Amino acid sequence: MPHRSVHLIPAAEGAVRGIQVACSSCNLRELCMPAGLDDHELARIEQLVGSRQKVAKGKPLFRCGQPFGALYAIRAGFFKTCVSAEDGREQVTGFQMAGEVLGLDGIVNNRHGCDAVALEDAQVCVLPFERISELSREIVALQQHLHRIMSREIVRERGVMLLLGSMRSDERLAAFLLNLAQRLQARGFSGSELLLRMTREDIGSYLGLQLETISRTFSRLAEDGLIEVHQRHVRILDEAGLRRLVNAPACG
Amino acid sequence: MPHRSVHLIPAAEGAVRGIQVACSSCNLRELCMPAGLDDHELARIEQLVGSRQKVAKGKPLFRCGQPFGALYAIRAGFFKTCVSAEDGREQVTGFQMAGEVLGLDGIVNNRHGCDAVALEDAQVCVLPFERISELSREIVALQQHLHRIMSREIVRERGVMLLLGSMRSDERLAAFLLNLAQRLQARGFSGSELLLRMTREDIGSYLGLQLETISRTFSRLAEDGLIEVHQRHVRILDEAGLRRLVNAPACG
DNA sequence: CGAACGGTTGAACACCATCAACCATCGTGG
DNA sequence: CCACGATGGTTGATGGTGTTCAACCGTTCG
Repeated sequence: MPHRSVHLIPAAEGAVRGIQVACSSCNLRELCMPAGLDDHELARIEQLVGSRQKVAKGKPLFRCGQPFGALYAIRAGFFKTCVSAEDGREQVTGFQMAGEVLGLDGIVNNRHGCDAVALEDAQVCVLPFERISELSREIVALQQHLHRIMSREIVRERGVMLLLGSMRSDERLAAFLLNLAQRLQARGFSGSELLLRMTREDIGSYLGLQLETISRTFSRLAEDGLIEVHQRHVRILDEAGLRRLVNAPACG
Repeated sequence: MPHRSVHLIPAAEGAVRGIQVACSSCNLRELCMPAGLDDHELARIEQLVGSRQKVAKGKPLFRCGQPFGALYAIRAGFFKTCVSAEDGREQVTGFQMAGEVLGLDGIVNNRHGCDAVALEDAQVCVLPFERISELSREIVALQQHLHRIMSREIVRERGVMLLLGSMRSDERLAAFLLNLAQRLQARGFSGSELLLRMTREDIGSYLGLQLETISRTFSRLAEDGLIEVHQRHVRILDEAGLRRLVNAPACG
């Protein structure tokens, strides 16, 4: 991941004011668009964006079972995705932030396979999938980009499986914090100063633990001097220490 | 899933004898090829298969970190995929059978992101990814097929996350058995008579449990009259009972 | 202000891991 | 051919980690 700083805030401000920013001048371009396009291709790709859509905090962008028609690129805000079982228990499958893509799981069955809920007021770019398919037949870079995004999601979920299958609570939470920090840093934010957008319950569901365990584990990591916790503000004091806890996969 | 019977055995026999069966006459076609192609398109798709490759039991088809160049369609045999952490612990991320595709996780980084190991003597069709990309720019059905395969893998892993995150040992094992039975049935095999190709340890790693727990849970399900177990032979006696245990996700 | 929500902490318990012994099966080589 | 070792599988005893239930605290918002 390149270390050039990507300033997220201006775009987000533009978003809430309803200003329509073209892809070519969107500062998330490096995250959700392929690199190395000529002007003509870039112009065509801008047609990709069908519309923009606001999602209020707590509201779903889409729900499990709804017909699938588009992917969504997050312009601003924070989402969680979750699946629920018949008996009501819920599993959070991921947290997504600006520049990431929602809806990939809907392609197989033409129906969304999970709920996507905004954890704060958010805005997304609607990318009609039919249009993505057409364009990616013509623009190789876009095709490649799409393939890589999907593959990346497969690899990400694989990492979560490793976490859920073989780590203990402190390792899971450490891995979660490091992942969050890394993604925020890639977007120009501090890599050690985190503001959690989700509840302890959400984190617990994601990590396969109860909310009480999350709370206790936060306290333990804080006691050990690895982090500092004040409600949803978390400061990473000893990144190396967290990393030692996790023992990340050998070939990521 | 259509219920027409797909006879797997003849192709497998052809495979071990080294007979080259064209895609158009391969009886796995419905599983790994898009439907509704005209003759011309079908002919072009046959060029997709770069070569065929045998993998002996216990040998890797590819290893984590190796350069990625192709997807692999399983013609015969049974595979497991697994990732390993630095400290040596291993997580099985899936079991794959004939008609399924291996290697999707390699696209992002141009390196394979897991190990794929044959659990019995196997044969795969090598599909150079560059060729897939080219062809899918021309043949819409193939493009769609590729997208759906990747999306399906995302959904599958999501299901495993639900399992690992919120189910108990007997629920996990029940879900595992039902899934296996359903996939075998889709290939024309019995949906109640299973021959497990993997060890208890493999199953345990996949389900996030220890091998002893797998063994005990098998015994418990057998005591309850839900299944019958003789080593690697498992017979499902009460599918509805297993299903009741699992409480499958609401909108699969 | 009070209710609702999110978060923390304590105590008891359940489930699964761990350690250990033993058994079954299979393939190999003396 | 049988003995042998290696691998895989079962079962028991014990303990640890995380769950569950519960009380309590802090913050936010109508």
